[in-house]
Amino acid sequence: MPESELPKVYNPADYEDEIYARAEQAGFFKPETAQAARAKAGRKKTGRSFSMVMPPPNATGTLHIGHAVMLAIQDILVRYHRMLGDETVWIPGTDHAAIATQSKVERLLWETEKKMRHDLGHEEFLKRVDAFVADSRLTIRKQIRKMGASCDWSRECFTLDEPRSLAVRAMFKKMYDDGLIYRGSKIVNWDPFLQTTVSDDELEWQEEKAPFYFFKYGPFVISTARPETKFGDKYVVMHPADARYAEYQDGQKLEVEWINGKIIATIIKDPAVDMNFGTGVMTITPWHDATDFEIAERHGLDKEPIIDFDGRLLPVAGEFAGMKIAEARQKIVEKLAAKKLLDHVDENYVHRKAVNSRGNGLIEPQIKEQWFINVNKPVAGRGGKTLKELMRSAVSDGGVNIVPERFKKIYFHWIDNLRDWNISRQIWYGHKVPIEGDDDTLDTWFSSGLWTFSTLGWPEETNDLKKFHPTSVLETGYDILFFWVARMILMSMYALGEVPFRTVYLHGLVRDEQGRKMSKSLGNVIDPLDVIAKYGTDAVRLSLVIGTTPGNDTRLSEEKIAGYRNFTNKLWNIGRFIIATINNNGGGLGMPLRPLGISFTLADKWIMSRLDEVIQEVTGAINSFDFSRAGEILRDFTWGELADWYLEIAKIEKNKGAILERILQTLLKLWHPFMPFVTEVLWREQFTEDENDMLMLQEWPETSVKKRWLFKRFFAKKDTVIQDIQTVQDVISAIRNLRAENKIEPAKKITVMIAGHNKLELLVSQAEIIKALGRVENLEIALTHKQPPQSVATTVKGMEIFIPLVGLIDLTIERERLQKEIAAMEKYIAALGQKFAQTDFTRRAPKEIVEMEKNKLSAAKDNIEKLQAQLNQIK
RNA sequence: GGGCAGCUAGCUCAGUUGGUUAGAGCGCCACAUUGACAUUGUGGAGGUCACAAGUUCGACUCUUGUGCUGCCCACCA
Repeated sequence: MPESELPKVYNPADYEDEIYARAEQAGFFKPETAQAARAKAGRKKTGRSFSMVMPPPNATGTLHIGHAVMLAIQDILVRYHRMLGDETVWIPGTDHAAIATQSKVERLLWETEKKMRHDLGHEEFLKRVDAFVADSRLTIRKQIRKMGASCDWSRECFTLDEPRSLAVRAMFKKMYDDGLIYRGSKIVNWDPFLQTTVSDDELEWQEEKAPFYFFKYGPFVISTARPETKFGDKYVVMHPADARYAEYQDGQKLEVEWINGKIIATIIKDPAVDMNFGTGVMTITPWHDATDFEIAERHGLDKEPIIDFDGRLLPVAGEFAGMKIAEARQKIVEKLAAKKLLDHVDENYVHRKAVNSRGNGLIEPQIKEQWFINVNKPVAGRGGKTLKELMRSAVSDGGVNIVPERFKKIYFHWIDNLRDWNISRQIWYGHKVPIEGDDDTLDTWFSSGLWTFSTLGWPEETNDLKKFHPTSVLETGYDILFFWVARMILMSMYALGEVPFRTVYLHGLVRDEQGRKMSKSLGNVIDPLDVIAKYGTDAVRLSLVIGTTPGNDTRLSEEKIAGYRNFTNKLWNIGRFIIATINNNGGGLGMPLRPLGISFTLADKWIMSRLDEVIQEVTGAINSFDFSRAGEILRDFTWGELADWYLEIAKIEKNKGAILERILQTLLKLWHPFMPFVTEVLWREQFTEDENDMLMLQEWPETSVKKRWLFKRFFAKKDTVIQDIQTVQDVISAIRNLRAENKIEPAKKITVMIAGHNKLELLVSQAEIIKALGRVENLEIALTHKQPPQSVATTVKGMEIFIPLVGLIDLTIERERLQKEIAAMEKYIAALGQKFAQTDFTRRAPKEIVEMEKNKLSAAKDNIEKLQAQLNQIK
């Protein structure tokens, strides 16, 4: 017997890098080369294309486990479609992530050199950022490779590289020319810390308990959590329908005593005021509050800045001018209290403050001249639809399918609330606004919004763009739906008049085993590289895919990864065993499955039928984006059916080389998208002699039902075959159970007598298997058997099984066991009896159901009789 | 304030149109080690399917309500 050279334990580190490098160097991740290699080998081609862009990780450092999830899922799709014969491309890249990257480099600069970016100056600072980014990208590339991602590196992109910059400039110009981009002074979210504006979506709202002050303002009492903004408050607003203030007229003026003396206040009536909140009266600060800004716009009111862009009070604050907000607040309250204008304070008030999600700066709304994209202006050449309407129709018309579907609703709701998009930033790192004399940079999402087509060469009309756009699937986390997915739809619908992708698949967040977010401060972070080093890439991928559902968060523990490491090793050993068996059978490549004279056993027919079903189910599951189910089906088949049963049977029924070869080939292909490394190693070991061919280029398995000769041989009586093998398995389990319950040592040789009744023929034909797997020395199968006096017994599907154990039975144990079985059976019969007691059941339920239940009942009754008889034997 | 998701074995989760004695993995208990694999095998214990009402011959599954848990959205000064 030729000894396999494969070691007993699979060690991923021995193969992974080498396998990946081989595929990459051969160009197999490129659609052109892969297609050519497949064509040369005469493999199938669908004529379709399959394309994906990789969501570009931020160039801020390293990948986390969330990136690993997306890479695993995307690689499954890509490898599957490549094997199907689609012209498949997956474009990798990184995102310059303007704000995130700049603030990271600023922090490093401060930590290492105690310098601010202004100390370096514009040019030098950007050099530092570029160096940092270049370094990050090297790390990221390495990590993506470690995950086994079969992306086309020859097409790698960066949101800030030259071709993408060209696309950004072209898009800006196009939108500017179409009047969609305009410059305007509007209220924006200002981060005084990072000294830049940020978009609405980048705000994070944090709850905070803060004192809520009620001040006397002329005849009114107004309330605020921000006294420091109140200097310029010369408008007092109430709801037009508020009966309490009916005596006051819109536009009426009155003199009130305020922080720095008397001012003239104007009454404004506006429905934006909530009558049930506070006193129903408020003063407004249009320069520093979005709602107030809108009221002021409606009524044409004056707007005046109170706080500057560094967060200090302006001269309007009089004696408080120059103070920081936090410092001024308390002093202003004290002054108002001294002037007897403080009515009362609510110390338990909870409100929400806006912080910049990138960098945590406290947001100060300001009016500032900025660049905006108008989402409500009809677009020429797009049927007069607005950008909002274009975004909506992309999804509502079915052009873009979202998995899971419930996110459609969330998406629409977001569009409904969408305001003009502020695209200019005051940070240094990023695409410069392509307008002479303007120093602002563009929101990073402006460039990533172009990602599906800027990566394919737009604005040039490239072949890639024609062939691969719209892309097939966009796989990403649901947390990025608005930031990115929506903006890609906007850009693509506008610029190309087509959707950017056909399907959006949204995965959930990876949390720790207690459901907490992973964070460095909690110390619960699982680093993909660490666990890959420990358990192998294949195991990590499986643990991130199986047991997860789209749109839902998942919990990951190291134990789970270890579990899939075990499975990887199981598959490895299945492969070793089958390879050894094939070679022992004198087999090699493509052993014939239909030599004359070979007859196939029940087990053969069963495993081939099941394999065929598995092909169908797995393919179906992947096509419907149910990767978890696909993986589970494969795992259960591989471990629970193939390894636990068929391979054990194969040790008894010899000469299975041809079937085993076929099974292993199919199994490796099916598993390959999920675990690219271990499958590739096994494939190379047995199935290819060509150094330049790989499993990843093989054809995806198809169901064999259509092949006539296979059908006749294996599948013709599939249902019966599957039922029969189940019966045999039940008998074996029952024997094992009897042995275990009665503490019969596994090594002990026993005699087993089976009263087969209507299963007699089946049992006789499978006697060798029952003997071997049940560890039976002497098997006596007959139509009926009288129970031997000193024996243990049980029943299975109407058959009776006896194990004579002269002098060895512990009657107490055996009695208890039988009584337990009888009790369970009685309960079952009672439950069934209930059904029939309700006369409506037999009348209303479908006939086949009633028939089924009747059969169950009679089988159960038969069963209990036999058990009872067995019990009586030993009483 | 509006919306969405989850609640099934100690833990992590399956359960596709209502009819299975409700399943898997991990963990736990017992037993087994020269024959592919101890990263293994065999057997076992373990569940009022969050709660309540309703529809139905029949509900883990459908409807309504309640309770927790989490997330998203919203201009409450």
